[in-house]
Amino acid sequence: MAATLQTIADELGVSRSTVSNAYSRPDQLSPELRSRILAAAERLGYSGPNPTARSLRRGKVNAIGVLLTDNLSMAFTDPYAVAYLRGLAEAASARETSLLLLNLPKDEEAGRRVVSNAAVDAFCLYCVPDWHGALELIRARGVPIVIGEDPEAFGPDAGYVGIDERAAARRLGEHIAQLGHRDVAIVAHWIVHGGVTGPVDADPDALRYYVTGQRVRGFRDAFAAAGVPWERVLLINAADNGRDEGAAAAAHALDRLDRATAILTTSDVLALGVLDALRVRGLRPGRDVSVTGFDDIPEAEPAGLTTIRQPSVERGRLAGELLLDPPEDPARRHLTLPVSLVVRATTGPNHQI
Amino acid sequence: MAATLQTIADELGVSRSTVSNAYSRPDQLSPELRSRILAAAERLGYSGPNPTARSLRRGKVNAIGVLLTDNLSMAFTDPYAVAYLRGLAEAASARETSLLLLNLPKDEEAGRRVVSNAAVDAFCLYCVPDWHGALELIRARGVPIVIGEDPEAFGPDAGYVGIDERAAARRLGEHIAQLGHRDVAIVAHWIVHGGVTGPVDADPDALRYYVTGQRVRGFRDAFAAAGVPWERVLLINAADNGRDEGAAAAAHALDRLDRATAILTTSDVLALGVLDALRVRGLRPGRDVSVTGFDDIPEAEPAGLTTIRQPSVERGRLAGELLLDPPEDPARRHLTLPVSLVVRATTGPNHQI
DNA sequence: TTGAAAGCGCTACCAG
DNA sequence: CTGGTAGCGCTTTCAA
Repeated sequence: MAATLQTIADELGVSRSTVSNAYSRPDQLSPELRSRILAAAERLGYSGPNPTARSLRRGKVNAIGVLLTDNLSMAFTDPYAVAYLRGLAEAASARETSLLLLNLPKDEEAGRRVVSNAAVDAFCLYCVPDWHGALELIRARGVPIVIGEDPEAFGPDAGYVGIDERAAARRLGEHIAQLGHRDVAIVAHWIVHGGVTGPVDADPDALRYYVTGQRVRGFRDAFAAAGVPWERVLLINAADNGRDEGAAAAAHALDRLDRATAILTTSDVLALGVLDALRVRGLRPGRDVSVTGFDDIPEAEPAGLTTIRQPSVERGRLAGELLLDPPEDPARRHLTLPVSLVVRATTGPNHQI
Repeated sequence: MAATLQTIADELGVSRSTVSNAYSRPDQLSPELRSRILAAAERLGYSGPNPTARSLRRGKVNAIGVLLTDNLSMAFTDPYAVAYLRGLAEAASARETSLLLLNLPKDEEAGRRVVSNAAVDAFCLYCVPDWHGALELIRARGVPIVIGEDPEAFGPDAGYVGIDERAAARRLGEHIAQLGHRDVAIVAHWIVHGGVTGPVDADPDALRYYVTGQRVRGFRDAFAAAGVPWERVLLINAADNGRDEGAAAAAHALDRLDRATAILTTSDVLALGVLDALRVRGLRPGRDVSVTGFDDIPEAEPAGLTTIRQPSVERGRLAGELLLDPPEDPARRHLTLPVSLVVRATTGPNHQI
């Protein structure tokens, strides 16, 4: 435990470099000497070069920092996040690199501490509130960054693997509009950060959280083109990206006289919650009320959810590759992936026309 | 980026210690000087002390290493693992500690490399093949360890948070035996590591993977007590702990003349696969064939699965606490948590008697 | 309150 | 093939 390279070197009367070579560059010494060194190490309880010292010296840690929201559980619970992380982990482990999961606390000061203490070679930012002060620190670190959201947020140096959020949402909106829906509600998370679940009056152009902002604007684009006045659209904030929040949010659109005939959400998880809310009220999805999701998580298909399919594992994998083998050409560090509209049973024509 | 403590010190004509203090011990210098230092840092693009160097000096990294099997996806896919990790992550982040996810490759040499390069203050071993050579290295590291499986594997120094696997399995076996089942199959993963999915002839006392070994022995205990000869029990290996493997394994018990009337599994995930296999064949769970799981993951309830409920998030949380605030008393570092038998619809009396 | 000195444990260069 | 030297960037006594 207290054993170091030096211990072994002294024991055998060789130099530290030689012991170091025994571990890091086996071809630099005779196999015979090497095995004597390894044997001595074994005997003295030396478990190999100290990783921290080695990292300091080499200037490389073999770890990617993954910033997760405040709500750490999400990384392990949200199906989309899970798929993304899986892709990232695959890319990383193929290069013998580990993932350092960093929980970004709400408190700015603590967040900065977490970020500055993180020994990593690169950062992957995924689903992080993009106004958090700790992000500035990350940029200052000067290590490679890949983001999955606002492609502009970190300038051209940062890698980006994402989708055209706005265009994708627009396709959902067009689908709904074409089905004749005019009484529409949108359930979106983090319209208001730190807010409660319920209707909000917010200007789509002023939403802080990039992903939600773009998707809401995409919906608006579609309705504007279809001649549905934006004032008619009910905007409901979900305090979190959870199924329960989806159900709670939906209640605000369903329990009123001018009930919405279509509810668009910013994620499949929220949409599943909306479907729960319909079921409780005896309403039929796709018939009484149309519902759309976003992501196409595995649960979407059995639920018959109409949604946008986006590559999830792939997105994580590409992010990892960008981080570990950054292409020279900056243009190749900005990847916008294709999505597709998947129409299933939860959307149908508006029968109340 | 190339800026170091020294850069700032030189710029301001103060010593390195003072700059260091500005970051690590603000009370050691005048607020005025401190803010001058911080301003200079900002100006020179210095993003604070290098985490690696700091860790080396302090001898502390603020990270827990989590060893995951070869199959990294599992950590993000298996519902039980997800819950466990969530608990662990919660405990860690409450202490501003991060999780370093380490993928343990099948290849021994690569595995040792991954472990020795991991800069962590502690290791949490969860669902790791307990014969892997890299484990020896971990012990040699001399850092705190918590394991979730074989309480003896690492000696009394290692922490342990687990359940009485054998007794828990025995309760499932007794339940099945009491229902009159005599033609029984057991679907277990890693009976044979690296093996294929299918029937195996294995001595329960000789299984290498601890958890599976204990659970299979628990089943045997129950049947022995009920007078069901062990030779009558069909043992089926699942190559992995996956739903598909569960279905594939079940086929071997179902597609034969002397079809099993009960199938016990070592995890809910496998059991869900078994239920899939029943459905495909038009067999009714709990009526034509009884099925049991293990863990009580969220999906178990909607599936009506009879299973053993064990605390999952709790287990992870306790592991984290043990690692970060180890109790003086070694006895308090070995925690055996209670479980309960949850009887649902997938088990019922044997109608073929 | 500030600063000088002494490493933390290792690796990489270069000369032998 | 081997070993001396020179740091990697930081923190922490201890003395001023």
